[in-house]
Amino acid sequence: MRGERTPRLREALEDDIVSGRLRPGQRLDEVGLAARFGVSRTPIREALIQLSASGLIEIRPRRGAFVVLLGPRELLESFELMEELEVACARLAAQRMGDADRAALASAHAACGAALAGGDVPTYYSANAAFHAAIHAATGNRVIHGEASRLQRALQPYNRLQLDVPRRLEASFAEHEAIMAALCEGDGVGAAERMRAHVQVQGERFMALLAALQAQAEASSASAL
Amino acid sequence: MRGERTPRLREALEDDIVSGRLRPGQRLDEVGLAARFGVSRTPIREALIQLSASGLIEIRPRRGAFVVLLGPRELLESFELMEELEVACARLAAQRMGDADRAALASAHAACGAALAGGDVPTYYSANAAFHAAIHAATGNRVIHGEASRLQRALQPYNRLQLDVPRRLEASFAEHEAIMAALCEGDGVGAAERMRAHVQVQGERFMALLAALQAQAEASSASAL
DNA sequence: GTCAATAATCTTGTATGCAAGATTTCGCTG
DNA sequence: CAGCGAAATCTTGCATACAAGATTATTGAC
Repeated sequence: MRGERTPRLREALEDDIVSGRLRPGQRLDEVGLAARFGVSRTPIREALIQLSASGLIEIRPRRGAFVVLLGPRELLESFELMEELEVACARLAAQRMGDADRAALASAHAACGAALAGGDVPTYYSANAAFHAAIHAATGNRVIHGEASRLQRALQPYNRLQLDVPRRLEASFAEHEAIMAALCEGDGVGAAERMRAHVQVQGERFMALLAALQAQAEASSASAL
Repeated sequence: MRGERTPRLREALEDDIVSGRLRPGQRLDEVGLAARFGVSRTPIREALIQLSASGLIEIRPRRGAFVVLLGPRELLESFELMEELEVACARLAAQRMGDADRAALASAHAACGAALAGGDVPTYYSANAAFHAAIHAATGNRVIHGEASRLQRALQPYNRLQLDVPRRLEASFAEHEAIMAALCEGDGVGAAERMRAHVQVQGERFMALLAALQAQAEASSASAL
């Protein structure tokens, strides 16, 4: 039949992982996936290798492919890299963004505002992702944009774990507004500073949640002994 | 012996590309590689997919795999990302490096000095790479370390194109010394600033060389008409 | 009844075969 | 002789086959 099944498979599996239909830690069976998509194991394997390279799954030799379950350390380290990339993007975008970039950013910000007003948390998360993606794109640097997007996707499954702290979304939206203001003024240093504070809050909140979950898990496993 | 051929193939091909035995733009024939390594096309294909994901080769559908030949724009963008990663590594390393990291850094710096004293330019380049790798490792962040190393490898083939400007190596060595001093004092801001200046000089020199080569190529192709 | 060793089974890793798209070559026309 | 087109050839993309390591089940001993 017509070529190019592997990219389609890769996108479908990537979507399954990022959207959460496939849970972290879950095993991906080659023959099962082949049957599900109606293809042979070969393109499935090639798609899995690509997903492994982008960090969404891990292939253990002779054991199979597993949706990546980042440990606390790797999560912390990944968030730290994300922080550095976001800060760099903010600084570069402030120096270089054009009218189209400003319009796209304003549009994404407006979508965040609409989601916030409607109290729609899932929509806010995706609009938030679009806001940051708009900044990545506004750097005009496709390599940096690609890396930032890839890491954002790899961390996406963990974002959904975040608790909805009452006033956090409002604060996040206000921070976005301050970042956008600095960006549009061409204030690279200001945009970078505000971006770092913004993502650090997210990261710290996330790690606190993680620590709580871990303590809970340890307590339950200890009580099970 | 039976299992795990793909990783070995990937490493061999990666070494061929990074070392320059395979030139940018060159096509990689699956059957030829299979014959050369004494395996079938299957593990070759899987190794090529992995190399494609790490940015060393590009796979064009139905056309084959080619050693990546970055254009001026992509090179500039990649150097810009490298700059941001190096700066972030310097700042983080200054805050966190331990005695072992300091020793490794000093050792790499000494190797640079020895290569410089001996006038051995290729050795200086590899010692320089080790110096920067020591800083990446000293961040204590494996994710960032991995990304920085990957990008460094992807850009390695282009470093060898650099001209040997008379006093550049001495200046580079002096900059390393200043960076190392800031790192050992725990001066994150100073280390970051010096690192940015250091890699910017390299990047600018490289782009100037690239522009010269490009002008030369256009002139020769124009004269050929 | 539990543990361990071994056999049965399952899954991955690699090889091979085949079809479709890309490339090259050869022939035809102007 | 140059330019265009079609057929032959080559290469990739996918399917299938098979072997070796991993997992599970079974059986035997204590």
